[in-house]
Amino acid sequence: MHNTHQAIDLPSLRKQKILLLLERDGKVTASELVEHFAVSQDTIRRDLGELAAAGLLQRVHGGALPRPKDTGKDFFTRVGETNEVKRQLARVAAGRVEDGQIVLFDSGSTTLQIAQCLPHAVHLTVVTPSPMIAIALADHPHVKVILAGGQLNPATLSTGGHDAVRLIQSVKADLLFTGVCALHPQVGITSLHFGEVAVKQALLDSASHVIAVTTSDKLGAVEPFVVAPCSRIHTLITEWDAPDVQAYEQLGLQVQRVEVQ
Amino acid sequence: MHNTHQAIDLPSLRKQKILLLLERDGKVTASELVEHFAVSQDTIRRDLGELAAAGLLQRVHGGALPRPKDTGKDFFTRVGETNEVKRQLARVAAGRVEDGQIVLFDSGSTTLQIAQCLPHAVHLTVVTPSPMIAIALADHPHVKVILAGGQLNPATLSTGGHDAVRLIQSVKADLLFTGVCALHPQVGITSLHFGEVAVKQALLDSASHVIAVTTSDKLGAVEPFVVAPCSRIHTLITEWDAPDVQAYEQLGLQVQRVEVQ
DNA sequence: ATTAATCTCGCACAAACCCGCAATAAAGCG
DNA sequence: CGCTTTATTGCGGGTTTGTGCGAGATTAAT
Repeated sequence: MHNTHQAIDLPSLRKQKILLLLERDGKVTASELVEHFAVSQDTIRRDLGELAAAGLLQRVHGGALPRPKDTGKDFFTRVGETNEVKRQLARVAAGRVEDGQIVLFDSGSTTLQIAQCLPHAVHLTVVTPSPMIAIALADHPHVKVILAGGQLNPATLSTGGHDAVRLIQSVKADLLFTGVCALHPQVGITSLHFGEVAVKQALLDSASHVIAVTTSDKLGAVEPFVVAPCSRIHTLITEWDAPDVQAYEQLGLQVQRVEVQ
Repeated sequence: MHNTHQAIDLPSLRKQKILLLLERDGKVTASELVEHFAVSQDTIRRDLGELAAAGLLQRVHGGALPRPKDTGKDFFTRVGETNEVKRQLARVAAGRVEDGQIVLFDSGSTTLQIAQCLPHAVHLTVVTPSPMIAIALADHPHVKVILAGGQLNPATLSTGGHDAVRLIQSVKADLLFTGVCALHPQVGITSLHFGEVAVKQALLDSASHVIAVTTSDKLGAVEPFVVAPCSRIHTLITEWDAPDVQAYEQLGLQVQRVEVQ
């Protein structure tokens, strides 16, 4: 289908679409936009200029490039305590999703970061017990959010109980993102909260691929309640300087170490 | 059949149709509306201006775009945006709860305010389809929060669907707080979103006492989808200068008007 | 260095906008 | 019934915004 010569009568809508094209393709050229919207070069240049002035993109000769800081103004700036390390890991993890997948999100600050790093172009169905993540993804244009119900655990901000487990069990997901708070080669995944265990186990059971994301300080730690052995994790995304990585690789995990700037 | 040049006499009806057109097409232009309704440009401009002032759409040069989804708005900054009137009403409503009760909270900015005004001393069990309210009450020392699961409606930030309805139906609550967005003596409670209707009806069915809280501008308004007749509301808390209060009292509602200073 | 594409700047025109005013009609009231 | 009040609408101003055009400067590539 030909999108060229598409009639746009609202200037602000045109600018909005320019941003969408930029997000989809990673770059836009002025001449390409001129043909696409059937307007003069000056109009496109003015649009790009204003968008750049608003800080929504970076202007370059011949077109524009995305502004990498884009997703930074999202919700929960009060959770801005999250350091740059977690953010980097989350960005890498978010790149693992593929269009059309059904994805589980465990609760946690790390997984919340992943949700906020999801590309705006991808179409997903997300199932999560975390109201935080549900809200964070509510404005995503192409993500359908399904929230597991049940009693809310104030400490973890995650729902639990029989209802939540049953809903998660009724899902056959392609992917699970979990941010383990303690991972030990022999003991496995452990948690500080007993109420979380059942939900986490249900999440692990319902996903055909499990991605755990964690900072290196959580590796080798042990908490009171055991969730599952390490072998249930397929991919572990962690920092470059993570210790004892071989122990996990020998258990069959694919370990991806991320270079933090 | 030709829709063009159709005669529209009720201004409010025309504004409703503008909203429907906007929802259908994702945009409306002023000139297009002028032709569609056969009125002058000024009339359309006034309509769009009032709709924008009411927050129902975003006004742009040449027409209007759908209300920008609450992107970038932090959870707590949004709370700060609510005016003092709503806060006063919420404070009054929050005083209605009694220790040990099971309370339902509908979704909405007004009910969120009520949740935040709850006295810290009271012991409650709260059931709600709104993740926002769930999070807001998570740090309350004596409130047990149960969140209804299901698909999240991005516009209302409320879960819906069969799961949510079933969980709500399984509760026998003492109290329901609902912030109606449109209440009309004859038409009853109406909503802008079809997906909300089933959940709202389930909430009404599960509570033995219903308290509706609304600013006076919502009284007399009508939205496309009917939820229930006014008689389902037991107590209506609204502003002092609310119009047509007798109409609601004659229907058996207890109306509490709050003096806003 | 030369060429072509792109950018900047000023200008003109049309469309859209804002404001105040008057005409019309519906609703309220003595 | 007649009057006022209010709401809605259309019209004429003057203003702002968006757009396209052309001249000259700048940039990137041959």
